[in-house]
Amino acid sequence: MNPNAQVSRISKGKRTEIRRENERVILDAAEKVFAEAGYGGATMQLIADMAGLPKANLHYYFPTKEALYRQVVRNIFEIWLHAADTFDEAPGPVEGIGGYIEAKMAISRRHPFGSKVWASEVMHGAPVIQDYLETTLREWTAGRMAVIQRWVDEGKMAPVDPRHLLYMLWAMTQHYADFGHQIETLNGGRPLSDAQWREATETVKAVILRGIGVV
Amino acid sequence: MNPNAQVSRISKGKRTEIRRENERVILDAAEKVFAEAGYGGATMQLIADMAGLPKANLHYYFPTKEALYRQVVRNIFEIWLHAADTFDEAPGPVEGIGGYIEAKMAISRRHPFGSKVWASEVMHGAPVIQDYLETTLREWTAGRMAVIQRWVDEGKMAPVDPRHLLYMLWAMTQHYADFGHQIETLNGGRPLSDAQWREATETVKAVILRGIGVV
DNA sequence: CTTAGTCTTGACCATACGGTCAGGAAACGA
DNA sequence: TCGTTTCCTGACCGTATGGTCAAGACTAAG
Repeated sequence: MNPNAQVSRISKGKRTEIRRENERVILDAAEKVFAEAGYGGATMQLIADMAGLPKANLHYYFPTKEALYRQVVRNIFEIWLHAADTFDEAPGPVEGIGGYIEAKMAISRRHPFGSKVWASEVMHGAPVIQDYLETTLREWTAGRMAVIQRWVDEGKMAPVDPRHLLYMLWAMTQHYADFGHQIETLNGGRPLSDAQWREATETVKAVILRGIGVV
Repeated sequence: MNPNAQVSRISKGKRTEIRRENERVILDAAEKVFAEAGYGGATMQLIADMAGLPKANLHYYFPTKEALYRQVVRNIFEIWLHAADTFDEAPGPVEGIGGYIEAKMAISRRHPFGSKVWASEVMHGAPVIQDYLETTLREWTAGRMAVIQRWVDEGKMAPVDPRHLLYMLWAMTQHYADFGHQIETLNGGRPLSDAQWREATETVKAVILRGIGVV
């Protein structure tokens, strides 16, 4: 193999590659630090250390702490939204809601920091993403509520208030990320194993699906 | 009436009364500020302003910010624990779990700030109350799990994993406090009315009780 | 009234934080 | 090769924060 061969990844020049990579490293570090210390408790120095970059370099890519934070929150919001594709294509509540629970539990496991940042943001009154709550999230919620209501009207599930059912789904699935430390402590200080995650997901699915009158 | 009569409230001297009252005012203000800004984002000056006292006076009653925070978290933990008295005296899951849901929903409505402080503390790795998690909470959890398991063994409810059922209960009820801002935004910017709180509580109860095979 | 103990508070201090900047290094295009 | 743009970073700055302190005001007991 030719050692001078171009790297396999498509790179539009080293400049853009460096920028992309550094922004990614910074965002990853920021997500973790914001999650663990909160917005007020997080410092640019901490994020810089975790990213392995000098602090001034962070300000080169993100002008202010708030701008960096905004980007972190936006990224999480995107993941959140795309998690519910299962909802739309499902023929009924068993596949739709069951699949949604599985998807959100998977996200809680894979992106616990993001979930915590989101929770913090909302708990503090959503100073950064209030507009998103009032537009995108509101529309998204209305759409899923309509789907659930249609299932109810078609007799496919018990007549459960769609809004509060959605809140219950959010609460339970995100709990495993946001309160992961508590769950871990109650698990003898060890993170949940693969089997325990499956058990958690199955329990939530079983109780909810039975609770809305399917299965 | 004698204008010089002793005030009705039992007061062991004005000194103790002043101390008690000031500590209460400070703790109330601190709970709110810690909930809204997080530990790192909260400042002693903010708490002082909200309490209507000079900052130096706060340090007279609570030596450090961390000591004040500790006391706030401890107070919430106490409320948390006593919420489950319904659990022990109940003859079965309908009264036990149904009553627990009602009690925790009531707490979420009455103490939203406390719930948020607790959530923040746990999300940040429980730096202050880790010992409580490992002792008191662990024992408490084991006790309730035993009760639920007994109900399962007696055939009073479906065979649901007690641990994850408890997590589900915590998640759903606390969600209404911790994510109250999001719920309020999705409610047209208005807080939930009495009727809406009742509706939320009833929906949660209905889904869970049906979900564990009672009713 | 006197004295001792408790409460109050403005002024102050050391530190840590977010953010700036100038100047050098590296990549790029011609 | 050379000029231009992008990237990098140590040193620096103004501000805000947690915490201290000393001096005074108030309460209580003898």
